[in-house]
Amino acid sequence: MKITTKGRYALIIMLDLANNYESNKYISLKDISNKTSISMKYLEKLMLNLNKSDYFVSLRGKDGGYKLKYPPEHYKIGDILKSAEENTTVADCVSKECPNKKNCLTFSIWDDLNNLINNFLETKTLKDYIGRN
Amino acid sequence: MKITTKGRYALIIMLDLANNYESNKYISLKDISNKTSISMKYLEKLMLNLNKSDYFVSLRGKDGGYKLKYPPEHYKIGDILKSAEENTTVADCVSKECPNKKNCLTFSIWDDLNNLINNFLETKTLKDYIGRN
DNA sequence: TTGTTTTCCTACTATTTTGGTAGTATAATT
DNA sequence: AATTATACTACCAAAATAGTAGGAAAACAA
Repeated sequence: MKITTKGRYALIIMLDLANNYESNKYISLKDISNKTSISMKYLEKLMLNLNKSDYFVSLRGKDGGYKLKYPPEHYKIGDILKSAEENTTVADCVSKECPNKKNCLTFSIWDDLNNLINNFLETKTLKDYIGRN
Repeated sequence: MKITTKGRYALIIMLDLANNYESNKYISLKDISNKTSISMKYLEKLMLNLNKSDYFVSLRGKDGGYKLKYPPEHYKIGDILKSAEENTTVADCVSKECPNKKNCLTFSIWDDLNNLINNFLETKTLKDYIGRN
């Protein structure tokens, strides 16, 4: 039960942009790569997924980069993880159709746990974690 | 972010035994395999991991099998998952030593989420899910 | 108009994790 | 001795994850 680096890195990117939201400047991946020592190429790839979700305003060329399109409170942690990763539910059986749902001894466990996690991910936004750590 | 079949199956086994705790009978893997259509061989393998945690009394030969060594309330969901899977924390950075912990933008997110999940897994036991579903 | 910077996009590859099988040994019962 | 079931080791296949390579296109500066 783990968040993959894809999700973790995505949130690092998003939080970095959130921390710079007030400045209204573009932040380049080169910058983020230097700060985090995640390779440029990998950051680009992650960006590609996130960009599909209409998260950023981007600019190419010198002093270009990315900035958040909306204020930090607009971005739910859960939505970001969904954009970056694929698996958003704890156990597949909760999200997918499972013919055995009614008889499965453990369904309620995953359902309870999944609700707990979803509640966290749906209520917390980038704003809640700006300037922390 | 997902529980793997290893963990899910392990809990199915444990809950099956918990549901039969009062009867004091031995339940064979053959039985469980028939009910769940998980292969015998795979069940054996899972059992091997769980057995290390001193969970069962076992008996070989006819009418043999496994039964819980302790009453169902003794088994925390989290402990069972730890025995079956490897990854118990949401993000490695929370459990392992990470040189960047203090500066990581996202550490608090994983720490919060991890605490939430751990609280669930540490307080719920097999007893809470006996007879459900 | 040429060079530099940076995003955008596609394709590929290596590594790790997961899921599962095979085969054999050992113990208990009939 | 035969049968039933656990105990244990080793292996393999498939899927997911992590990361790289190589350009194309846009913005800007000299």
